[in-house]
Amino acid sequence: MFEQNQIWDELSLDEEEFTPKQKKIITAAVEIFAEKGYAATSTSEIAKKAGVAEGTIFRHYRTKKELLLSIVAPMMAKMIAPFVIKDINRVLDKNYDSLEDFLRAMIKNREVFLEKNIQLFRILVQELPFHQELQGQFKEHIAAKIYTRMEKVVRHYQEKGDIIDMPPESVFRLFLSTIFGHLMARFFILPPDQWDDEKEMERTIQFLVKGLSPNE
Amino acid sequence: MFEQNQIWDELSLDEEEFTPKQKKIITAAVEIFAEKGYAATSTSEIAKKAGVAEGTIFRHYRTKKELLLSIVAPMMAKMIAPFVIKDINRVLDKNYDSLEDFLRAMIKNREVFLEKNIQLFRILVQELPFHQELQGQFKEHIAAKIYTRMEKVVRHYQEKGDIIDMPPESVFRLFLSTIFGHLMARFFILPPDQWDDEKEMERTIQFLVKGLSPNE
Amino acid sequence: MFEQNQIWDELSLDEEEFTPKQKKIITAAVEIFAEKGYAATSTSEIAKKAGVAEGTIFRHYRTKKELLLSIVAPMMAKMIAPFVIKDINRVLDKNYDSLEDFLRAMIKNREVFLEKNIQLFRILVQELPFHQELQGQFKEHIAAKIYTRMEKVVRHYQEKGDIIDMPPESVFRLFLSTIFGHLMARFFILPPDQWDDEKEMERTIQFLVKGLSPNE
Amino acid sequence: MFEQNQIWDELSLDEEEFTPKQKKIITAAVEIFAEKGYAATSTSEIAKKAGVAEGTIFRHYRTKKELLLSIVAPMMAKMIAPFVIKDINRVLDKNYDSLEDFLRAMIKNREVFLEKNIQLFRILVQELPFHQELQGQFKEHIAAKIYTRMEKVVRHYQEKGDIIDMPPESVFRLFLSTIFGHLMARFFILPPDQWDDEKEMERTIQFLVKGLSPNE
DNA sequence: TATGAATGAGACTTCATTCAT
DNA sequence: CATGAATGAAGTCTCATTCAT
Repeated sequence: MFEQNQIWDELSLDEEEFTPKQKKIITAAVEIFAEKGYAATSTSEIAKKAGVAEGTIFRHYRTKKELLLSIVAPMMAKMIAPFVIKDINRVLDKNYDSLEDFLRAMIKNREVFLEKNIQLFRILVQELPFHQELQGQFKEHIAAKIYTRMEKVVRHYQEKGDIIDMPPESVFRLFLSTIFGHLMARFFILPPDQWDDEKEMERTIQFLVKGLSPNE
Repeated sequence: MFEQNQIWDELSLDEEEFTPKQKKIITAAVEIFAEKGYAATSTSEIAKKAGVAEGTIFRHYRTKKELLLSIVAPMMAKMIAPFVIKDINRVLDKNYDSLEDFLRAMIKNREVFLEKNIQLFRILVQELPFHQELQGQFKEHIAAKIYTRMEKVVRHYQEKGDIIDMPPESVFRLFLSTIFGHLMARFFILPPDQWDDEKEMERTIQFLVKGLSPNE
Repeated sequence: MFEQNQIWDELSLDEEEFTPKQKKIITAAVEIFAEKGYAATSTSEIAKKAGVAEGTIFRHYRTKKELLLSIVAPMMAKMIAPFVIKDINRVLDKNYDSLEDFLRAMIKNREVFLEKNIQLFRILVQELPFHQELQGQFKEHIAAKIYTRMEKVVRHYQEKGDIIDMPPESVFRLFLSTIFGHLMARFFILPPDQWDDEKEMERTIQFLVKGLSPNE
Repeated sequence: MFEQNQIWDELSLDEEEFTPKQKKIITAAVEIFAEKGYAATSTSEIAKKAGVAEGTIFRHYRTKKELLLSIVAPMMAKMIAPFVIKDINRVLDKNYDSLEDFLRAMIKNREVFLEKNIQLFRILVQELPFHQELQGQFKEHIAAKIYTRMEKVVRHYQEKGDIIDMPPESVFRLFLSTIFGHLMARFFILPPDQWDDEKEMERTIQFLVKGLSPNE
């Protein structure tokens, strides 16, 4: 259903061209980084799995770290994509009449995204604590940009009376925790046969809707 | 307020004795593992920070990995402590009349625990994806034991009508996500001056109580 | 008379190619292993003597032991060479009419061989007791193959009436002891000026011929 | 039949006293040295097998090498014992009328000796090539002393007409090779069930007697 | 562009030896 | 006498990176 090489959808910033060798390198690196972590992965291992000479890696990436960044950075860009919709206000007005619909759309969208990029996501989450560069990019791209957009959304639904009167950052935090927990359970923790996605998604949404609803 | 060496409360399984050098090794290791991750930490760095010869580390721990495990394993034991309360039923009956009170007590308790063990907790969370041994211990100790206890609690409050009728594991998941998100925000993400603990805790509790409450 | 680098005649199994650095590594290793023994030789010492970086050794040989085996194993193959003569029967019929001639040819041949390979031989003899892999190879290649051939020879001369009627393995043992002792004295024990090779060889041969001759 | 701790017969130079710990150290060292070789044996391994603390070894022996020497040196003294018989001339005249009887007695005697000291003998043979001190002692004690005595014996039997007219050192060499080969086969090479000691001994003796006999 | 041999710093680990107890 | 924690030099081996081909 999802083709193997759709990593490229996420990694290529649309302009860049990759040689076949380079693609093999990235594919191999993503796989091993995800499994063993950046620090525990050797370039020779990547080269072997990619079927290229060790030197070839360094022809494309000056250092091992540059390889990591070249993998993770575009991932971040893609993560914020759905929030960068030009006119999010209009979107809100028209498309998602209710908070519930909005949440459902949002979660489904990110699930699809993650399904295509579990390994990349793993790497991001696992390496974030160890690399300042990543943290910087993360704060700048993800945290700041997403938060800015989400604040609008939150206020929108607060004005509509769907969300309790509470600082938007707290709403955001509770919202993020719930979504993140949902996705972790789905992708990393629970075996697929113990996870009924439709039902769990509804539970998550109801939990959020009720948890954030105004008192009374 | 919190003494430096209370790591020992957690690590020593009450019986073991540590030589002074050994304590210095563990203290140093905890600090660097937490900061840079296990794989990126060298034993020579640990030795230097601990002020001992590198060989001394290997007199106490046969391998670097054994050092890691000796640090993380007891941590897990301590994490489940509050759930191993002998008579959790009675506790529920008497002490925590309302779900709200129970949640408040639980969160506060884990906050205090984490405040004393942020570094250890960091190491656990960061290394869990990379070490099968840890995953095994984690599943066995934390997941299984905590879940068993929590299921009772959930059913208790479901019978009381405080929690919606939903599979206990889903309640548990939503509950964990929220708590985990709360603690992450508190300890790792938000700068202390942007965090009003009293208020955020209340928000988290209200969110949980409402989110899990029965419909209508 | 014998060039330095004829080790290659023995080591290379005719197909393999060695880089110049690899040759230097082997040359150095042979020298030091022979002098100090495998266990007492450090890879850094080999690297220094070979004029290469220590890492280079491990690019060609995964472990120090692999280096040892790569040195000793081909040596064994060469040791059995003269016994693998296709048609040893015809050789016996035609070339070596008398046991004496056969012995003389054999000893001389092995002397020449050893003269070219004293160091390799030393290593083999010195390390054999300590390495199961070597013992295995030794039994398989040397012991079994040589013995099989020699048994024919022994029976041949027994039928001719030159060797006493005795189990071939006992003849073989006495024969080997004498040759081995001869070679040890010649190469390892006695200083060259105390050793008149022509005369000693004749003594050894006469000793063998008479010692193995039928009674009466 | 032979008690375990008869090493002491050989090691103690009759005067020395050994504490129980010291005995355990030596017993352990002998065992491991024989199996793995001196260089590949660690003092910690010895200590563990001996059931003493590592420091204890160095209380008795300043260095690891001193331990080795203290084990091997007395062994050499014992090896020459039968040759130091005060009045070897008289022995020759009376006890051993024939060369054959002399050889039989000698071989049997050394067999008994070796049977009690295989491990010590192994260590001696294995370590001799690597330690100058041992070589020095060996030349001085064994080679020189034994040879001096044996020369007398050889000349005695040459005068009697039992041994061919040949430089005594050559006789000695052939004699030693044969005996050494016999003992090696018996103790290190052949499995006991393939070795009929009585018969092999006779074969060895006949081989020697005939091999060394005068022509015609 | 791609290779892979070579590097040398540094990783983890072992070891003989010392010394306070 | 005996211990065993401590040492630091040295051991084997890995690694990211370079460079001639």
